[in-house]
Amino acid sequence: MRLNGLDERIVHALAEDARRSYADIGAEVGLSAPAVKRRVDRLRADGAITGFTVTVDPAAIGWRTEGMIEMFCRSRTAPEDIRQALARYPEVVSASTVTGEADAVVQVLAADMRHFEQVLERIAGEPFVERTKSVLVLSPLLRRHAAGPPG
Amino acid sequence: MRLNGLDERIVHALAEDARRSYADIGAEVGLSAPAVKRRVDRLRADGAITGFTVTVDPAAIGWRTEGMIEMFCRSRTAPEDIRQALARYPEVVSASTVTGEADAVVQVLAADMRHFEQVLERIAGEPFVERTKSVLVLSPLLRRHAAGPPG
DNA sequence: AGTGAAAGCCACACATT
DNA sequence: AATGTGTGGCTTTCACT
Repeated sequence: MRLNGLDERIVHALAEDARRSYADIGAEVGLSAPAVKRRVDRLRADGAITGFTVTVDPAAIGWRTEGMIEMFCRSRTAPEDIRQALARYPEVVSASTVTGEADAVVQVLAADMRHFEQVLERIAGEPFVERTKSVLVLSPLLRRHAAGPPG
Repeated sequence: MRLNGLDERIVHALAEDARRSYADIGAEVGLSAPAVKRRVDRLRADGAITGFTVTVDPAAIGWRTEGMIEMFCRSRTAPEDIRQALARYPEVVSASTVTGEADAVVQVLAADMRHFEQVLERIAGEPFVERTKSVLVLSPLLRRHAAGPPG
């Protein structure tokens, strides 16, 4: 499916503040409130919009250590097995199977180094994991939004 | 700062659906609507909540190719320079400076391989970039939410 | 943190182009 | 097919307890 200009502007307005009123957005894009709502409903029904969420600053709640773990798995490990295992970690923010040497890349958010290390060790201890390689995030430069499969 | 149990439950409710009414959330956590709003306002003021956004399924709008680009920069390149350069790319979802060999890791979302390649070439052509190394995402396994600096 | 009132917003039906 | 108008009902917001 394809978004037209109006849909894009509505999504953009919601991306900046998902709690803005439809009337408010309508005033910006030149539509009435019901018209905006209808388009949002359609975008949700079509799967273009997957939901509305709050964005939390991890640092503000004491989660100050971020890192990425590359996972090297046993051959013939199913992506679904990896997903199920990682879904149990609240510290895992995102995970994807990738091309290249590693099988998957996992983004982890932890309170501190000690916490990060614990998560790393637990992930490294998963039965299908052969070895891991991890890097720490020094400073997050940009962070935008897009959602694939529900977490 | 630290969230107490009530705040956590409110944030959790908003994380699932940021457009839920305060009355609805209040019924779930055992608070009146104004009480919920007051807590949310305080969390925003404290910086724990950075905003409310819509989550978009890139695949549904025709962006089907995702990848990560490791950037190797010239020495003494400031993180802020990297941030400013990358902020101009709508295809850049997130970017961080990291420990290890690479200086920064950039997550990119593109329509297709051709588009991804164009972005890669443009990023590789930035004056402070010496070389890049990229991996493609095969399948996104998990995607949760947290926001650091505004994009 | 709760209550009550006023303002504003949402969601639906129906009419319009 | 998509948008605008109008109305009832709910939500938000504010002052006060």
